[in-house]
Amino acid sequence: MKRKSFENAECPLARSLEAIGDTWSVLIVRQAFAGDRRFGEFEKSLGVAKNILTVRLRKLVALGILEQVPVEGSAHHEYALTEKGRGLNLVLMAIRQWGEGCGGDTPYVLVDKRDRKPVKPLAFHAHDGRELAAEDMELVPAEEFSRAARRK
Amino acid sequence: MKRKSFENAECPLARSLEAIGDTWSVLIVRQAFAGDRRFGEFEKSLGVAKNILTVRLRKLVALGILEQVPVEGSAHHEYALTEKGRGLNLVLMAIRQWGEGCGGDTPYVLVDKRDRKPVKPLAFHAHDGRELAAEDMELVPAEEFSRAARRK
DNA sequence: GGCATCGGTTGCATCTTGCAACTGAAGCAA
DNA sequence: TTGCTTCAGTTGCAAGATGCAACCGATGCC
Repeated sequence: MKRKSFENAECPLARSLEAIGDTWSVLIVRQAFAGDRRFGEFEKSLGVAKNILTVRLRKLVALGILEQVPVEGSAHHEYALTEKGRGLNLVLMAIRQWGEGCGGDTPYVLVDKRDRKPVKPLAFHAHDGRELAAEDMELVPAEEFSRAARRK
Repeated sequence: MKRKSFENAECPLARSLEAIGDTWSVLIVRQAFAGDRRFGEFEKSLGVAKNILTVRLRKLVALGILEQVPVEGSAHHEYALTEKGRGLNLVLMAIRQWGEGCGGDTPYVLVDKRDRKPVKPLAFHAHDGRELAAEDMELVPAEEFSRAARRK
């Protein structure tokens, strides 16, 4: 049977999974951040089958995560991250951070380009800057929140 | 052919995708955060087929993201997030935040339980607290970083 | 022109996914 | 106790997804 689709789910998480709930798509985006731009580069760096890569690249382009850009002086084109695609950096890093947290080695460190010092681990912060744990937060429906905000 | 496995990949991102590079697994974890604990609860809230759910739950338990806990006074058991599983909160929220950023409505708001104010969006921060954009950071091999750190 | 490379397409074989039907163990009501 | 229902799966099947290898046409390059 056809795989279930969540592109019209009300939950933004489920909708996003339509785009990145697929291993190859995530790895393609990772490689795009790493500098890959050509079909052949993705193929070689990921070891992915050409047909799969074709389908994934098209999907990522259709979703506005990658875009095809013509290469001057060549009939071939390249794939570049869009603004939306670059927004996935945070997601990728969050996953990486989680993966490092649970055992395994830490082969890479994310550093500040300016002073070469490691970047702070991702964490939630309240409006006043306090760091928040998962138990300190709650996901509330938007309309309920705006009602509460109006009441005060 | 069998799906390619990345459980032994050197990249923590790729390894993590082995666990969460699957739509149902992510949604199951989401529901676990939302309070689902029983097989039937996950089935109903997600509309997932029983056989798929069985396999996913077993995988998540094997990976140490969920654990089966016996229910006193009953022969049935429940599934609960482990410490490792709760660590996925940040990842899920990062994905949600990205999904909200790119069009679509924003049905939920993450609020601080203490003062009911919305939590700041996730972002990277340098060691001194400055907020960092993706372009301000770089992923460097750990040994190269420690070499650079030693040099200074 | 001749040959290699790039960027795919096509054809299988095998896995995975989804639905539905079935099962066996609890739980419960009369 | 019997019968009915719910829970938590298991099994069988149809169809879609994935992976490999072979093929192909349009560049690129000597």
